Amino acid sequence: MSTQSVVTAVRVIEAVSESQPVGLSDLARTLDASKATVLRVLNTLAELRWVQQSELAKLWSLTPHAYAVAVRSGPMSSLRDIAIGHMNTLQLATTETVHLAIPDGDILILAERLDTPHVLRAFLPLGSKIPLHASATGIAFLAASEDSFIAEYLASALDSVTERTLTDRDVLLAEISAVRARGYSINEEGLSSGITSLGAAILGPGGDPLGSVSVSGPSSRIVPERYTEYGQAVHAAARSIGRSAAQAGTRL
Amino acid sequence: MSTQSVVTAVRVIEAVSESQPVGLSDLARTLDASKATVLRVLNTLAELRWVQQSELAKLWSLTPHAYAVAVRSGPMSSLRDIAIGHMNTLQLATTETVHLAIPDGDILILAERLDTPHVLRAFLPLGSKIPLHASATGIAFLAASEDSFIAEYLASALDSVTERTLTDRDVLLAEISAVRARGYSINEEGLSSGITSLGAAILGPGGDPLGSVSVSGPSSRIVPERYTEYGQAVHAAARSIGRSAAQAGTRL
DNA sequence: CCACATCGGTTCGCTAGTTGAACCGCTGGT
DNA sequence: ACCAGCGGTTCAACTAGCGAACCGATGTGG
Repeated sequence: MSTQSVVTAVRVIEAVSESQPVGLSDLARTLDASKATVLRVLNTLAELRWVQQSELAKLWSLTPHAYAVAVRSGPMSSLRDIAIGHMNTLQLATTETVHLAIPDGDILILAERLDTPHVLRAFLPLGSKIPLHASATGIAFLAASEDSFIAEYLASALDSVTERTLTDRDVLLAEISAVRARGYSINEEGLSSGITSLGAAILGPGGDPLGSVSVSGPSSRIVPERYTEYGQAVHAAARSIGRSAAQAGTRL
Repeated sequence: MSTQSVVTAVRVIEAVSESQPVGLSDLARTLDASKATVLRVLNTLAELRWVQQSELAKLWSLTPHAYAVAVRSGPMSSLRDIAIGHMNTLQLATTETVHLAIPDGDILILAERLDTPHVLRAFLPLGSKIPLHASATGIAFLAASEDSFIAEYLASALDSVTERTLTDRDVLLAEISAVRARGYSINEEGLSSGITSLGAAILGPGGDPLGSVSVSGPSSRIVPERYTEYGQAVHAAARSIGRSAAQAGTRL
């Protein structure tokens, strides 16, 4: 409707972000805008230190400055700062990769990750968008949400990410009940083949989910015999984070 | 010079980022712009999912979506993904907080942090801007830089952060020589009182510094008797990261 | 209990910022 | 030697952004 040069600017930023070092003509094509427009925006963003151009190839990318600005994103930074200590404890206890995911609309965004020294490990870049029905964090988040939210989410398309993603609404609802009884979710290779995860939601003061934590690793190490132990560890970590957040008086 | 609505948009984003949940009039005042302008930009950014308004207080903040876009910032994400495993090893070896900092102009930006389970620990939020002369990471970075860069940096003002920050150019130059001989830097309470850090630069294929890693903790635990051990561990970690980065073919 | 200050948000006429087609010189592939 | 693609520039047409003035709601001190 309006302020369309702002729209252009943000679209440029997002387009640059998606295909990291990228050329001018490429950008103009994906944005369906004239090169002049895109270049002018890029130059302005460069002056503001949001993008930079490699001298050799003349390709554009985002700067660390852009990261520094956006990393303070409201709910994220506070919850992440609180969660990190507890995640570390969880990581030491399980020796597997620990993830913290935070909601953004009807997806989760990977906000923090603690890696393991194992050669074989789960890998997902920070900032990844994670569908609610395809991950341990997502299912744990759903299970902690109100029924109206779940119903609304189930009304949208449930795409498969792997061949083992839960896409059947009834199966998913049954799993949600199980998670509510158990306290943690289990996702066997529904997000990446070969990776099994256990997740639990972090609850705010009102019982509303603020995000979730999970433990992930190759299915060869995260075997059913360990589900109870790891699941309880994840659940305990999520509870500790929730308690710390309440003390810190986190606001949404 | 031009495209000033883009400038306004970015300034709004940065202003929101700085004072997290913030009201309209506040923003207009700090930006020295009319409320109408600021509101129009905010509404546009809200449509693009970069900002959101809390329903109760009508205060604005950045969304996780903004984080997800900017976290892929070129040099950062690739180097961070490579570094994390090595940082974890370093953290297990020292049991202290491990930092990864990446250059942005003449400062460093804190790109990643691994916390410790210790109650007493170093704390710096992600995205913090770190002056080169006031931190272990920064001095290590300077020591690995070309002399022309160092001279240029020394020409600017060296502000004190704490009362123990090195602000004397000669002392700093002497320290840089020491770091070059030693392989790692030592910073005793120059960035935060009570915190001592040891740092080392990560070198690219051409010997140019890509960033630095450091180990930080309370001066009561990081005592001179441990400098050699921790320093060598940091140096080794930085070398490993540099080697992995070269293999991965990281581009600036 | 009433002014008064300040909040978030809206209106509207003027003007300046934004736009894209056409163009430039350069480089790499055939 | 050619041509297609690149990054970047120009300029006149015009549309989109600007801010002073204004609105009702909220709340606060006398």
